Amino acid sequence: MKRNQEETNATIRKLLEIARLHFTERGYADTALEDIVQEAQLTRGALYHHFRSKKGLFQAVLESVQQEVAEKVETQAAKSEDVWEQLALGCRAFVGAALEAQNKRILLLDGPAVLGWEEWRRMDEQHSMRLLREQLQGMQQQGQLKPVSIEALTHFLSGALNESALWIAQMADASQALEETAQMISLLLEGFRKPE
Amino acid sequence: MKRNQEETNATIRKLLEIARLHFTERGYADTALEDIVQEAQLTRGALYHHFRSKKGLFQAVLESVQQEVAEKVETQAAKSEDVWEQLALGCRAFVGAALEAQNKRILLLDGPAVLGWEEWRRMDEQHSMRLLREQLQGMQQQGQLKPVSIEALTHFLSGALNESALWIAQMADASQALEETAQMISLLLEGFRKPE
DNA sequence: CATTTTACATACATACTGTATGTATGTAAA
DNA sequence: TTTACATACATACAGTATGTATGTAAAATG
Repeated sequence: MKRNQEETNATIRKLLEIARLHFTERGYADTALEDIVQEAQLTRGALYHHFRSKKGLFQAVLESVQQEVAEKVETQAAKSEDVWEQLALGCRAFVGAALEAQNKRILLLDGPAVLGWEEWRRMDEQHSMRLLREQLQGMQQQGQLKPVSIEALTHFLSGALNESALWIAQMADASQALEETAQMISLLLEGFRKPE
Repeated sequence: MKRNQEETNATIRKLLEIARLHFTERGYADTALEDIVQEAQLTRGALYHHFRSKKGLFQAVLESVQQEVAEKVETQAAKSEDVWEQLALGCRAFVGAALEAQNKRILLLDGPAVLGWEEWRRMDEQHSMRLLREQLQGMQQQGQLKPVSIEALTHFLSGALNESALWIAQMADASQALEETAQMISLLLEGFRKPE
């Protein structure tokens, strides 16, 4: 029973949406494809028609989550003209976005484990990490950053932000933890600021 | 056929040893318990007698890996008297240990995903992270560190080191990447050093 | 209008975890 | 020395999950 283009897209979107909920709430390993398709009033045949495998489905979900987060980071960072403030705003936005809607599980825990670090990193590269690297590169070109390996610093900061997000997420007073982290990041960045 | 204490311990050690190899090489999800026990010339009954579940086995393996790494970090850090140098040495030792023997997969990828972040963090707490926190606390008490949340800084640094280790691990020239990171960490720590 | 393609459903093969049960052996107390 | 029980496994099986092969109805295509 062939559907038209719009119906097909709706099917895919529905599967992605429901899958995202299951992955966030139960995690990748404890999510059964059967449950997803039942909720979507479909069968596993439909799912396997649109996605190569369980991993393929997860990867598609991860991609959309990453896109969402990256957009928020970019929007927030753009609110300032000062490169240092942009960086701080971006970091803060990233941590905030990773927290909300419990994106952290897909983004930071199952992501690397399910797809493998290389694949996960490749995807992250095209979203949040790209923004971070470009920002740092720009700052160094403008002579505002001490001479340090941009690659090393990008990974270092990225990892720090990821773990910070996970830490903040489970703190009773998350907003205070976020404040402490933001303040600390400002202090840290001072170490890299090139004196005029 | 009851064995004596020593034989029993040997069985457990053998299972742990083989399991560790499988987890490092194939990852948690792609490791079949059946393969492990066959290699140990046992059956799954034996494994389930000594370990509660697949997760239980993994947790036991993770614990031993963490212990190994923590010992190396402690040994290295103790080689200096200066607290700042201790910190730098410790960071470097951690990254090095996470790399070698491909510990990274158990330690940093499957660890958090399989056991959940809270449980993983609780375990890490008692090993590498404890060292890091104590070091930072000591430094702050000695007035060598700017007034910043130790908790926030500990998590931030820990995450940064973890991601750096994963990054370095897959670089063609790992030793150079390690150098760049070490150099960057020194620079970064400057930002936190309290002026005399 | 005939044919092909698409979007699914259905049925089944395969694989793996976990559990229930059986059994031989060691140990401690009666 | 017998008895009672715990321990260390083996064996068999149940349950559940992914993935694959095949069937089918309807839209698209020529």
